Amino acid sequence: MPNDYSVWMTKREKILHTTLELIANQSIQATPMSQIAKESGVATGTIYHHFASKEEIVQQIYLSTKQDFQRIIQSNLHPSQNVKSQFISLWKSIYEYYINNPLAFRFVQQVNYSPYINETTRAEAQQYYQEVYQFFEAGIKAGHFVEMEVVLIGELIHGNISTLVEMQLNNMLEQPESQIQHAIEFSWNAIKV
Amino acid sequence: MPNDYSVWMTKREKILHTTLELIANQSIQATPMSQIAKESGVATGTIYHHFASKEEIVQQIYLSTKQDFQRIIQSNLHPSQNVKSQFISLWKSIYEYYINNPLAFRFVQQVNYSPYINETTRAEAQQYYQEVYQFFEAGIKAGHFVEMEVVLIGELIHGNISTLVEMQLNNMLEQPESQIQHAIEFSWNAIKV
Amino acid sequence: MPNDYSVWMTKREKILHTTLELIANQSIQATPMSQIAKESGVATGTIYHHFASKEEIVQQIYLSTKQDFQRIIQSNLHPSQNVKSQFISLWKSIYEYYINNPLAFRFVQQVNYSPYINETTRAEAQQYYQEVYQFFEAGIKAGHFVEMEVVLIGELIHGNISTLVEMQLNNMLEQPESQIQHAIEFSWNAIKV
Amino acid sequence: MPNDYSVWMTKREKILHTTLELIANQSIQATPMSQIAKESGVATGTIYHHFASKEEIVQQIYLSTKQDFQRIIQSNLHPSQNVKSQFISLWKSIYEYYINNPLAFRFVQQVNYSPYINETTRAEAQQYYQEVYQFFEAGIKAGHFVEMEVVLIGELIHGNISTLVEMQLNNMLEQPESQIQHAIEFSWNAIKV
DNA sequence: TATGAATGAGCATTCATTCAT
DNA sequence: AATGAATGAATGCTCATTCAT
Repeated sequence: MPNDYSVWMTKREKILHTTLELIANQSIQATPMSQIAKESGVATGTIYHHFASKEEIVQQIYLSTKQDFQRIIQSNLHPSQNVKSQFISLWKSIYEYYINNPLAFRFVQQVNYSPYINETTRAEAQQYYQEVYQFFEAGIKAGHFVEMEVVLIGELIHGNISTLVEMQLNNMLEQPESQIQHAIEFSWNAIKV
Repeated sequence: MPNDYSVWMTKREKILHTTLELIANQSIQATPMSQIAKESGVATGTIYHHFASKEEIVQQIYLSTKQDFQRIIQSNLHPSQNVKSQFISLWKSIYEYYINNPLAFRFVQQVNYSPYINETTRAEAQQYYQEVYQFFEAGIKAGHFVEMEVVLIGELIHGNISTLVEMQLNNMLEQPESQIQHAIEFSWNAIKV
Repeated sequence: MPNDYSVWMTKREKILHTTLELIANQSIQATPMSQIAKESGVATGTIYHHFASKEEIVQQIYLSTKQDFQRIIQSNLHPSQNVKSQFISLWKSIYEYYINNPLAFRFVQQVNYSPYINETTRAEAQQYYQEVYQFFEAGIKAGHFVEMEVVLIGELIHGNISTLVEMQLNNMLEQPESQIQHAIEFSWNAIKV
Repeated sequence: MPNDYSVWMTKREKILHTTLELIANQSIQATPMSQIAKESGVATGTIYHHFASKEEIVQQIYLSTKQDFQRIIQSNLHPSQNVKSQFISLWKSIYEYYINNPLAFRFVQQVNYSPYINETTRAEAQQYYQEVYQFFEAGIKAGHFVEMEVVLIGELIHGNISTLVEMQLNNMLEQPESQIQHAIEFSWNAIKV
């Protein structure tokens, strides 16, 4: 059945929206084009009028999710604040983006290392992390953070956040607020000098 | 073509072995029963003689991988040593298990949150972590570790290790030895008091 | 991409021209309306403004090809010349028409006995052969040709020419000029008294 | 509905038989695998158990038709007879093979220059004609036939036969026996010295 | 135990045609 | 006259599973 906001969207948008939802909830392989069509309120042929293949839909969603992600990061790095505040603000904003966009989180987790995302697309997405790396680079030079490869720091911290999101979405956190604080401390202690 | 050690294994073992290999290298969905049969040197019907379904094969592999995992942990917790040594030994042994068994690592990553592993199976696997939780519990009580829920610690540390393995398997580590040391320090600093 | 002479043609002509080209080179079934539209520089809807269906386009091309064919025949029957000269001139002119219009040749070969050409259309096209039949009729009466049903003669001779064209277009003729002479002799000997 | 002799054939044979029938009567493109399955009394999957693709079925039929053809030729070249008798016997036997196997005739006509038959398959089929070429070669050397490339003779004579078969199958021959005699004379006169 | 032929629902994609603008 | 978004039935093919031997 076509979903609620459908009246406001173009068919192209409806297809993207529906596909994100379906893939996030039931995996790519369990999401046939016929279901995307039905739930988008569109004929199968119409999908192929807008996208060359299932793969292309997935890539489009992937890239626009990464763009959203970058926007979050950019608006949460405030160089005027002290380093710890910036770090916490960054950590929380990424966490909250994922929690508020669980579909995007599950979608990216699922699709990230799948053959649906080719090297080119993945590389295109990588550029969005540059600013975070610069933040860590500066922090190390200023003596705030331990000396470590910034990509390594980035992956480890991002892994911490993902762990928390995964636990939260799987209802493994009994007092979320408290445990999030603990996790932030975990990350901060891990890299602070 | 049937793989090398096939002479030594029962058909049941061949099927499990081949399936692990195929799923790790090419994903569950890209691994049809017909291919499992062919590469196991077995007829399709034979597979169904030993296993009720594709799902059951996956579950069997999942559980035996988790058992291997537990064996590693058990043989690497030496209460006589000091806490940091134990922690590092544990961290490294898990890391090395994954690096030496990349098929198992990829398999578990892929299958972990898929519909192939139902709640019952997942719960069954959880018991294998009890000893690690006890290690952290004791460490917190003795004032070595920060006060945090042990499951949270467990997931975060395990996440750190997985991040490193993932990077290593994707050739993202230029000087692996040095970066592994950094990552261990990262994990230790994150929880030490 | 729209083809070269497109500036000089009406959209209707462009569609016919493009369709002939595409069908000759890649078969009817491999020629979707969408491709005809694209290569004609026209919208799909526009095609249906000019033609009722794909079938109608094919029929139009078929009939106009047959008309061209008749024009060739008419201008190559010169009753003043002796019979053998006329025969050779006719044979060569048909051969050359096909060689110079390989698209038309391939198109007709392909479409001739297909369901795209119905009985009515085929009958309509038959009329164009009347003059050739009259030529053979007269030749038989004058004792130049063996006594045979003229339609049979017509089909056999036309078959000879088509065989040569087919061989030429498939590069099966090493010294074309010489072999064409042989083929003409073949046809002439076959019917001369 | 499954056809009549189905009880006597293996599924593989039924599929080949049905496909020949369908393609001969309605063209390859108008013959979906689903129809082949239904009329063979077999599931679609079963077809793919025996053949890799639609193309492979077509190729198998093509090759076995060509083999039948060769068998006919071999059993109708009797070097002890005089040349004209041999020629007529050959001509008639090919003609009769086509008339008695109209499905094979239509099938080959349709498939011969289609992309379903690749160069390799076509070349494989060519070898079957060697004996005919030898017959013409010998006839030329002995002064019975005009000097012409044997492949050219072969194609032209075969074209004559095909023309007759085509006319017969399309009910264009009013007194078939008489016209066949005429056509044989046509072919003989065309090459005799 | 073991085999592998057989099944048929399901999938991604195509394409002639329609129709609102 | 012209456009091109939209349609949906149809296609070739896949694959987990069954079952007679």
